[in-house]
Amino acid sequence: MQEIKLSSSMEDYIKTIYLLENSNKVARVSDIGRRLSVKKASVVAAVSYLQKNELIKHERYGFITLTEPGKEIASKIEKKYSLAVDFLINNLKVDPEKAKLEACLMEHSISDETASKLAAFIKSNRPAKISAVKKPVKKSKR
Amino acid sequence: MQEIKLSSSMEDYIKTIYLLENSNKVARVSDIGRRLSVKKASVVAAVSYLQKNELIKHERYGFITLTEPGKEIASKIEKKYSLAVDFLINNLKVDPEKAKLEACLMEHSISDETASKLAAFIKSNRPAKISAVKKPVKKSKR
DNA sequence: AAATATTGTTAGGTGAAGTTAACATAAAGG
DNA sequence: CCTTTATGTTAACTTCACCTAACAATATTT
Repeated sequence: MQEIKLSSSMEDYIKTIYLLENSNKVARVSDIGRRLSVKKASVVAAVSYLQKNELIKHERYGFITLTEPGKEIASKIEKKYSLAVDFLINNLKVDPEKAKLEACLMEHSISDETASKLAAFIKSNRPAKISAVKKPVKKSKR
Repeated sequence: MQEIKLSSSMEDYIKTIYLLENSNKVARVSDIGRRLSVKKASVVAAVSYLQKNELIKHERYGFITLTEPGKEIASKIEKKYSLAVDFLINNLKVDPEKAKLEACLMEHSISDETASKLAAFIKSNRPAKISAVKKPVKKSKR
């Protein structure tokens, strides 16, 4: 396996491509730039790096798609992000918008191992749901 | 208050100075370099930046000490680090050595607010201590 | 189809954070 | 005291991740 080590910034690019593929079917240079708030020229440089490392495919003036290894890496990062968001919101009760921003940073410092432990932790520590409207207790038949 | 926003790398420097002050009474350029595994020249650049921002005091060829604002920032970072370590080890059961390494990255992406929520969470979710040797149940006097 | 707008690329530049290498100062030992 | 060793500083260079500005290719409108 031996996945190549990406910088935070490359992780952001690959995650963004992943999200765009999953919503738009396809990722374009300017979409990526818009989402990450960077200029197209920066996207092009990143894309060329990711392509060189065979994590994406891209033909001049064409679309950008993840390769299989690229998809694997991207989905791991996405997973870390959503675990972080989940934990921050549901366990720590951080404001959802702040949680999302913070998780964007945290996603890069969570190891695969910690991610899976966090997933397990979250599952077994789900806070009890509090419904806005109290449901009447169902009476057992008698 | 309006604390200046430091990069991760500057946070590492200031935290290291804080730790050295607390163990050695004083921080020196080469100590810092050793701890962070960077060359002295890099430390000098960082020190000059932190000094410019009045977070440390440093006279040529002399010792380095944190100013009051510097101490505040440093102790917050240290606190975030140890909260992360605590959570990783005690709640997620991550291997302690790995936990420490990971917390070094995480400390930079935890907001003050989240830190205090995490502290509260940890306090109320302390896993029950499992003693290696079972203590006999203390019998109540009668 | 021509004009216009959008999108993609290239070249060249900046600042942050590191490096090496040469040199300066201070501390320690004989 | 003088020499060695450790420590601190400076200058010049590299890499990363951005940027701007000019230009090229492609899409869209009229």
